[in-house]
Amino acid sequence: MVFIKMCGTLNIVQNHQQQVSRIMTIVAIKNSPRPSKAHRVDTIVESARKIFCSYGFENGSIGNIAKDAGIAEGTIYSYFDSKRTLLDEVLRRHYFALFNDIEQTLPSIQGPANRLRYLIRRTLITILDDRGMSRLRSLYARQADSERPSLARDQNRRMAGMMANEIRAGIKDGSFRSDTSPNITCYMIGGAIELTEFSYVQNGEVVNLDEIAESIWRTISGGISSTGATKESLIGLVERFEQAADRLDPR
Amino acid sequence: MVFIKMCGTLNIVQNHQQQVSRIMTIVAIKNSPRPSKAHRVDTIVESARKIFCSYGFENGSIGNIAKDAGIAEGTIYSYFDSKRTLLDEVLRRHYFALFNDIEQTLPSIQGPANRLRYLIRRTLITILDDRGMSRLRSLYARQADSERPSLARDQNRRMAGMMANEIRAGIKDGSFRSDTSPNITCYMIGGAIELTEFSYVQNGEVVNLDEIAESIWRTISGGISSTGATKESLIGLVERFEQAADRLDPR
DNA sequence: CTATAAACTGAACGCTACTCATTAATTAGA
DNA sequence: TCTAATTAATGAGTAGCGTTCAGTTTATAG
Repeated sequence: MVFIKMCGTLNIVQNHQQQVSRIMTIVAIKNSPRPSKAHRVDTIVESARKIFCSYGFENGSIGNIAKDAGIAEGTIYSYFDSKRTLLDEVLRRHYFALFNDIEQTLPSIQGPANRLRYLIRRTLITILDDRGMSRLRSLYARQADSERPSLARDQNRRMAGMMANEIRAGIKDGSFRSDTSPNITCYMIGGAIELTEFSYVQNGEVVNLDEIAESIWRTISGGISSTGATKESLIGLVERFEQAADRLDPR
Repeated sequence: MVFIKMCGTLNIVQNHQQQVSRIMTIVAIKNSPRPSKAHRVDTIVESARKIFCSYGFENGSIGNIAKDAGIAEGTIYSYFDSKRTLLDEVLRRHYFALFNDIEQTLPSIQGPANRLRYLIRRTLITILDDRGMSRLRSLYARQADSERPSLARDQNRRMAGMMANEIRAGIKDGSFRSDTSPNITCYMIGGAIELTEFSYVQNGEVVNLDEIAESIWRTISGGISSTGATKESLIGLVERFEQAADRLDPR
């Protein structure tokens, strides 16, 4: 109470004079008694992230989040409709970076195949980067209620949309087989990534990113690529060819 | 109270005399005041299934389940440790049929490829058969606490184990490429099935079972099969070459 | 028929998401 | 600069739910 009043004074000082030292100003802004709406939301979301990651969604209480953020429980409800929408915002912010990064990087990569490979790798990187957040996503993002469509659904759609684009592009330019189903192929890639995530979340075992990404790609590629013959099989064919040639010309 | 006492009487009658009509006996057994443990568990699980499917796991209360089963809330807790373990049992019973059916049918199918195809189809059938149950599984089966490992983990492992067996068998008998990763391939098949399930749960749109099963299989097969379409055309060419060689040198 | 064990009950408990009347801080107008 | 009106924050209170347990009822054994 007293502290807040003091800060209020500092804030006025900062507004009316420029002689105030820079540190003083920062302190004043940081401890402002009524931080801007955006800053308050940031505080709440950050506290929610901490609490949810530490205790899980169900065991992490609004009370704990409010205490961590240094505000009253009721305040949270003037910014978020429910505990669930707060979780959604935590997850949305975390995956916002992923989607943005992808959408900026993708155009600079040449060819649908390479872009697909990038999508797989980039998503896995985000997952393996933060196990706590992956845990939240993998366990709770799917749930929704009538008012609020599930976040997972939106995120899946967005990712699937980007993958499907590449697959269709690949079919068009001839690098993928024309009987490939973009939809199912997305499900296979996305599903493999999700199960890798779930396994990582559950077991926590160290996962070899490159190995998994390459394995997913190799399987998909061999399946949808129109140039599917392996080196070994071609070697076998050439050997048969050479044997036939030997019969014609036994030397 | 009165009703139960009456039934108790009927029960005694049934125990001491054989003249009681068959229908009478059945009624007596059915309404017995203290049904067998197994029967009581069945009642509880069935009520839980109904309530959870109607209201979802979070909104379906133990109170409602008890009311539906015609017993007190406390009774449920003498059979189940918690609401979660009750959900687990509901799900376990539903998927018990699937796993049993698979394990009995699988040996009668010839070849790893056909067995894999069957696994995909059979799982999809169970999913599309009961949307309510799929909803429960897809949204809540993953969650676990320290005491109770998640059901999804066990089920995933079991299914993945069966798939991996077939893939390894296929690699051994030469029908699948030797550089196939059984693990990742399982993730791709299982993940595609899970995302199909989630999409079905969310959108409820009619799903073409055969189309999806075939699409998954075609993509995987083209990827891990050592007899790809492109290679087949090469084999054809070499065979023509060998035939030409035979004509030149008929031995 | 009695004593013991087992099953069942539902009121009570503790916890938590969420609300709302009240209070504090800010802004707008004169 | 002071006041009125508006906006933000508070936290005690509410409702609902999972879970417990002392007491009761029913079954069983001797």
